[in-house]
Amino acid sequence: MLKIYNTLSGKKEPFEPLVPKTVRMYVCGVTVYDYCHIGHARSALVFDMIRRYLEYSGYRVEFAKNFTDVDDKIIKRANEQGVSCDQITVKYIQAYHEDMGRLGVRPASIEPKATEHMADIVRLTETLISKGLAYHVNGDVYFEVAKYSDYGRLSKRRLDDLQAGARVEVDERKRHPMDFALWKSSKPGEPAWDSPWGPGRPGWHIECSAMSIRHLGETFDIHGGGMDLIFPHHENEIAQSCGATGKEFARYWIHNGFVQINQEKMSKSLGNFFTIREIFEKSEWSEAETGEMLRYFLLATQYRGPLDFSDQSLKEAKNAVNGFYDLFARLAESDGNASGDEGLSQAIERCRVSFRGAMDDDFNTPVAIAALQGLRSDVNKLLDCGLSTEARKVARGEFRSLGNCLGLFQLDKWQFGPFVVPIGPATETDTAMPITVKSVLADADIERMLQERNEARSRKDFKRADEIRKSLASHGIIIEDKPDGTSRWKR
RNA sequence: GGCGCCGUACCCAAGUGGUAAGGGAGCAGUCUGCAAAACUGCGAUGCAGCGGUUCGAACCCGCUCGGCGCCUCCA
Repeated sequence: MLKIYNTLSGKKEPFEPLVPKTVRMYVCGVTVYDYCHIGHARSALVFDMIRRYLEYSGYRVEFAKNFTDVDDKIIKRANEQGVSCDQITVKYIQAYHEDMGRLGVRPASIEPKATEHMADIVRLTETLISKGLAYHVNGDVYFEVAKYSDYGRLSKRRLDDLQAGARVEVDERKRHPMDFALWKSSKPGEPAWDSPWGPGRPGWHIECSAMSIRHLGETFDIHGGGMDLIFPHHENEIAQSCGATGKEFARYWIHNGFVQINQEKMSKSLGNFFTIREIFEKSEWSEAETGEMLRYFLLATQYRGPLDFSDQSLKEAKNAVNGFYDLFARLAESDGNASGDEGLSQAIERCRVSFRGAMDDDFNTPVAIAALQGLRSDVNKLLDCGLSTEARKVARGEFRSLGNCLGLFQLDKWQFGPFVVPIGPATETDTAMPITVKSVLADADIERMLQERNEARSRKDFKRADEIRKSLASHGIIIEDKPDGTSRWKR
């Protein structure tokens, strides 16, 4: 039985979707005015993992993740660069897909944009006005917080408390300082849409209410995002949506913790962030390996806790993943022995039970990973006894199947060693397509050298054998000799 | 001022009342011509500190220390 920590109740609750076997989930995506950093990556990855595990558990998942493509920051960025807002949003939506794709984050089943839902937004705002929950002032429309008695139930705040520390509000047209904009009249030159209140654009919170209701219905199962969205964004979404429909909005609220640098929140304003593409560009490993390493790193901590980002942690994640692919390399070989076969199904069952137990307990990925590490250890031992080709396939398949929930262990080939930094001054083409020393050695060359080395070994010419080992090592190739006299190699 | 989070071995990280998972790194051993991988063993009498509740606490309560988040755009 899956249990999920619900921010709304502050407790872990048994998860039961409204419609059996179907989960409807909405996650707040990003405002598209810049490249994503690791914090965005964590959030995207956490909900990707949740989606994957729900699917593994037999649910059909209707997963909506929005792009905020109307916003002050977008307008500002467009003005700075002298381009249209569209040019900005198109560019960064594409960049989002590229970056997340490299991380193995699957696209959501629906990726709505605010600009494509203006009719829904206007209609929702009209409903709120007609119900007396919102008011119109000079082309702006505000939600009247005092009219929604449950305001603060998600973030556990009372309106009185909020006022105490709140910055002085300059806008005296508001009836309460915490009233927030549903619709903002546009200034000349800003993107604008027609409305009953004149040309304008939606406030930030209303789009998510409109789009989630449109695509998932008035009441749906899961709503998620980063911790920082709890207030005011999600609090306001609840007020708007429940106010308009009179029904419960999202039933389970899930929020992921921050990525930190030296114990501090990674954020644009602090300037202490690393973009996803920056990590890939600086990585000494291949794109596929870097993606998997990052994934492993980001899922090695439970999603609600803080996660400190550092080169060392990344390196440790890489080493940990290497261990799995070492095993997969052994599993891809064969010997005639099958004495370990009968222990395999038990080991797999043991792993499955603890993997599912962990994931069912509020998506405890670190414990789930520990279960996979247990299987890795068990299979290595069984391999020492001998496993049939069939059993090896079964074992590899299990890693693929469980690993798929985390987006791990799907690669056929894993390259180990670091890429060698290109020699000489970097050029445009160098950064786009790094030429590495190790890639100069073709597989066929390596095989040829290995064969020569093994011939040398068989005639006990270890001096020659070690020369070849050393030569390959200088290209980043590591040789492992097997008991049968042949060798495997890895980069 | 209000609401909330974090502090577990060299590092990462589970555990939230029954006597400290797992990984990485390190060290030792087995195996190996050497090496690598794998396997085996070693590693917190203690979970920031101090009190309290309890037969029993890392886990509950109180206080203290250190770090951080939200209350303004923020994953």
